Amino acid sequence: MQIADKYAPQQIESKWYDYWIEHKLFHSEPDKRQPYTIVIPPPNVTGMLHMGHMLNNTLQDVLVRRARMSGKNACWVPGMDHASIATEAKVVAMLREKGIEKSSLTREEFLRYAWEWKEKYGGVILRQLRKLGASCDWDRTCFTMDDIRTEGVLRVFCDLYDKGKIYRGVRMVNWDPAAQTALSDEEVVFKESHGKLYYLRYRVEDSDRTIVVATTRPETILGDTALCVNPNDPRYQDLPADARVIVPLVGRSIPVIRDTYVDIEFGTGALKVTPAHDVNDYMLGEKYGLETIDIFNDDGTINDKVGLYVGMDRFDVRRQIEGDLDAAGLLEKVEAYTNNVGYSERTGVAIEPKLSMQWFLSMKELAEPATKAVMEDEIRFVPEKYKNTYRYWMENIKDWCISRQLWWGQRIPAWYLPKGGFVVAPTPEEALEKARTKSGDASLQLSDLRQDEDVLDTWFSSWLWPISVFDGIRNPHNPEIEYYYPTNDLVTGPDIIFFWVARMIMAGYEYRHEKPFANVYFTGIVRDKIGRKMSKQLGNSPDPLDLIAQYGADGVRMAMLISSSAGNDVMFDEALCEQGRNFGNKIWNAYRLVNGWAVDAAAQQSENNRLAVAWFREALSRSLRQIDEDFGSYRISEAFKEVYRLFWDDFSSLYLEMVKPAYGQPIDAQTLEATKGYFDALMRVLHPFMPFVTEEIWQALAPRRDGESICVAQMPQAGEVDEAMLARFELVKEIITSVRNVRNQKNLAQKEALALHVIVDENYPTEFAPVIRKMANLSSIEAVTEKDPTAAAFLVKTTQYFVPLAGKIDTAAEIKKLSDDLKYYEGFLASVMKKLSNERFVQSAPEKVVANERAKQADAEAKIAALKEQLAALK
RNA sequence: GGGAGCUUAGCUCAGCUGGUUCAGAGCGUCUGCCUUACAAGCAGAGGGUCGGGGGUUCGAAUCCCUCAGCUCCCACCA
Repeated sequence: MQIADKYAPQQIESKWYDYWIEHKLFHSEPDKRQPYTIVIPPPNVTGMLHMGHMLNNTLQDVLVRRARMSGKNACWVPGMDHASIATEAKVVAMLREKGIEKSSLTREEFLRYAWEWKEKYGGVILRQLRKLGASCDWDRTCFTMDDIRTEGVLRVFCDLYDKGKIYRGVRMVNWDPAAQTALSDEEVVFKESHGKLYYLRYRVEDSDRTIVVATTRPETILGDTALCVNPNDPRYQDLPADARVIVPLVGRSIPVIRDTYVDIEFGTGALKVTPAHDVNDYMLGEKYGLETIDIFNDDGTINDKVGLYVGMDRFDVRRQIEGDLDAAGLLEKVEAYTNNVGYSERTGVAIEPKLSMQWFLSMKELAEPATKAVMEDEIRFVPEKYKNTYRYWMENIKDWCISRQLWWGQRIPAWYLPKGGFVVAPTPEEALEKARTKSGDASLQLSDLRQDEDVLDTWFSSWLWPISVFDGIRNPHNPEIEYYYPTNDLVTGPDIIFFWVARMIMAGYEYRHEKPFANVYFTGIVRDKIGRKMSKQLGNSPDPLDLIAQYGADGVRMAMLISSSAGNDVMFDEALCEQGRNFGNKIWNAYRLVNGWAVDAAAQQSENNRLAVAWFREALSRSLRQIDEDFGSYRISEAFKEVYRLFWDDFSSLYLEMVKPAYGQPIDAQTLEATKGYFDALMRVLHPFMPFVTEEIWQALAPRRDGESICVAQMPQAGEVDEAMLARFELVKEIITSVRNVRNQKNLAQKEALALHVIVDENYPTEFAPVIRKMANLSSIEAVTEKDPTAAAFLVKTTQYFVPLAGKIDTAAEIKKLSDDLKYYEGFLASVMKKLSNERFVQSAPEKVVANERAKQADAEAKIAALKEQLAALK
C-alpha cells in the first residue's frame, strides 16, 4: 500500500487514535487470559499536561502496550483526583472574578459551583493524554470523588473508626492560613529562609532585672504564657523559684519555668513559651500546665484576645512590633538569622502551627505489613534505593491528620448529637439509627443531627485507588477486583512515595490482605538541559502539546524514553524530539524503499540475498533477547535504544543495503517476502515506543481487515541465536568498513568498483563473500599468497587484505600507519604475556579467563607477524 | 544534624555478580558525498590516565578506605 511521500506525523496520529478508540482496542474485560493492570497516578482535575506527565505516561503506555501485544489482557485505568485544596482554590478564584465571595455562599451553593467548574474545565489533562497516544481504557475512567469512590471512602472511614484506628482530638497541626485548613506533615515543605533574630527584654517582676530572650517571631509574644530557662544555666541561678516576668508591650505577668529542653548555648539561654503557636512550646505547655493563648484568626491575622494589633496580618505585625519594641526600649538588638521555615506545599504560604480539633488515623499497625512487603521484595521498587527511604519513613511513621477545613471533598461521616457525643456512619440514615440507639431517644430526627463540617484529605481517597477503581471496597468479591487486583506496575515519581505509594500499600494489605501492585517504577524529575527543574516561574517548561504538534507524539515519546533511566532525572532537550522525529522519518523512508521494489516472480534468490536474510534473522533474534532482558529489569530506555540501533544500523544501513536491487531492477519474491516479514516484526517491537508511525506502516505492509491493528498483534519472540554466525559477520562489517575507509582516504568515488585481494586464513569469512562484494562495491575478490606493496593494505583479525591501487599509494604514510599498529599490538602482547607469565594468575584465575588470554596471545602474535610482513614488503 | 545517591568523551548517559581488544553508545564536532528510500540523509574519522589519593587482588571504571565537588530525602532547636 502507498503512503505519503513525506513523513508528517500530524497527518497520521489522530487518525489512528480514533481508529483504536472506534474499535475498542484499549478496552479490557476479565477473561481467561492473564491480566496485566496499571492504574494511572490520577492527575489533579485542575491539572494541565506538563513534561512530568509526558514522561510518566509514556512509560506506562510502553509497558501496557507491550503487555497487550504479549498475550496479556492489558488494562490501563485512567482517572482524576479531585485535589481538594487546589480545586477549591481554583473555584474560589473563579467566583471572586465573578464578584462572589465564598463566605457569602452556603456549602451546597459552593459545591454546585465547584461541580459545574469540574464538568466544564476539569480533566483537560485526560484529553491531552490522548494526543500522546495513551492506550487507557477510557470506558473505565474514574474520579476520586464520583459516587462509587466516595462510598468506598466513607465506608473505609467508618471501618477504621470502628476498628479504633481513627480518632478525633485537639492537636498541634500544620495550619495553612491561605487555604485555611489543616495539612498533613507531608504537605509541609521546609525551606531555608533568611530572617532575623530579635532579642527582647522581659522585665522580672518586682525587680530591676531583665531577661533577654532571642526569638525569630516577636509577634508571638502576644501568646506568651511562660519563659523557660535551663535549670543548670548559671546565669539564671539567682532567680527565685517563683519568679515571674512581664511580657514586653503586652504587660502580662508570666511564670519562669525551668526545663533542660532549653539549650544553654543558643541565644541568651532563655526561651519564650507560646504553647498555642509552636510545637515544642506546646509540649512544654502540656508538661507544666501552662495556659494557651491562641492569638491568630484562621487567616493568619491577629484576633482580639489580647487587644493589640487586632486584625493585622502576622507579617505586618512582625514588622511593626519591631519598631514598637524598640521605641519602648524593649528591643536589645536584631541579628540576621537563617532558619528553616515550613511552607504549604499547595499555597506556598508559611505554615502556622495551630492547636485545633482534627481527625487522625493512627498508622503504626497499618505500616507493619506494608513495610515488610517492600523490605522482603514482595513489592519491588525500581530503583532499589528507595527501599531505604521508605523503610525509614515507615518505621517513624506519625499519625495522619485526615481532616481538612474545606468544602470540596468527601465530608466526614460523623454526626453530632444534640446533647453531645457523635456517631460515625456511612449514610445519614445509618447515622440516625445509631444516634437513636446511642442517645436512647427514638424520636430523634435527622435534622437534629449536625454533620461534621470537615472533608477528608484528598489522599484519603487516592490511597484506595488500586482497589476503588475496580469497586473493590464496596464489593470486595466482584469479578473485576478478583481478576485485576493486584495490579502489576505502578509508575510514579519519588516525590509522592509517602503521600501515595506507601499509603496505597497500607490500604492494600488492610482491605485486600494483598499488595496493590507488584512493581513500583520511580521516574525522575524532568529538568531542562542545563539541569534546572522545569517550572512555570522560570518559563523553561515547553508545552507538551506544542512539542507534539511540531515533532509528532512519536518523536516526543522517543525524547522522553531515550533520556530516562529509572529514578534518574531527565535532562530534557528539545533536540531529542527532533531526533525522535528523524527516526520516524527513517522508518517512513525505509518503508517507501521496500514498497517501491518490483518483484520478479521467476527470479531465484541470489546467494547474497540468502545470506542477508539468514544473517538478519540472527541479528533480530539477538536484539529481541536483549530487549526482553532490558524490560525484565525495567531498563526501558536501554530497550528503546536497542530497537533504535536495530532498525537504523542493522536493518537500514546493513540489511536493506545488502538486499537492495540496483536502480530499476526487480527483487526476487523470496527475499521481498522475508524483508516485509522483518519489517513487520520490527514495527511490532517498536510499537509500544512509537505507536503511531508503526501502525501506519504496519497497516500498509499487508492488506488488513477493518479493526485489525498492530496494537493487538503478537510481539515477536526471540529464537535461538547463532552466535558463531554473528561473530563471523562482525568480520564482514570490519572488512566493508576498511574498504570504504580506503576509498575515503584515497578520495575514490563510491561508484568506482575496486578489487580486493586476500591472503586467506581461517579468519576470512569466505561464506559471506557475495555480501562483502556488494557492500564494499568490489569488482572482484581474489585469493592471493603474496603481499602487494603497491596496494592499500589492512588487517582484520589475522587476515591480510589488499586493495590494489597502482601508483596511488603513499608509501611513507602506509609505513607510518602499519608501524603504529605494530607498536600497539606489541604493547598489547606484552601486557598479555605479563599476565600469562605470572604464575599466580595462571593458578588462581578461572580456566576460561586463562584460555582467553592465550587466545589473545595467539591473535596478537599472528597480527604482529602479518604487520611485520607488510612492512617488509613496503620497504 | 541524620541518611541516600552521583562524579566515565564537548553534552546526556550505559557499563548488571571484579576477568572477551573494556574503556562503550547516542547526540554534537571534523572530513568526504545532493549515490532516485531518507541531507530529518549516506560513508568515514577524531575524542576519555573512568573526580583526587590510598588500599585489597594474579587482575579494579567495577570491591574497601579517604578527600573534594554536586544532588536528593528526612529532622520542631528558639
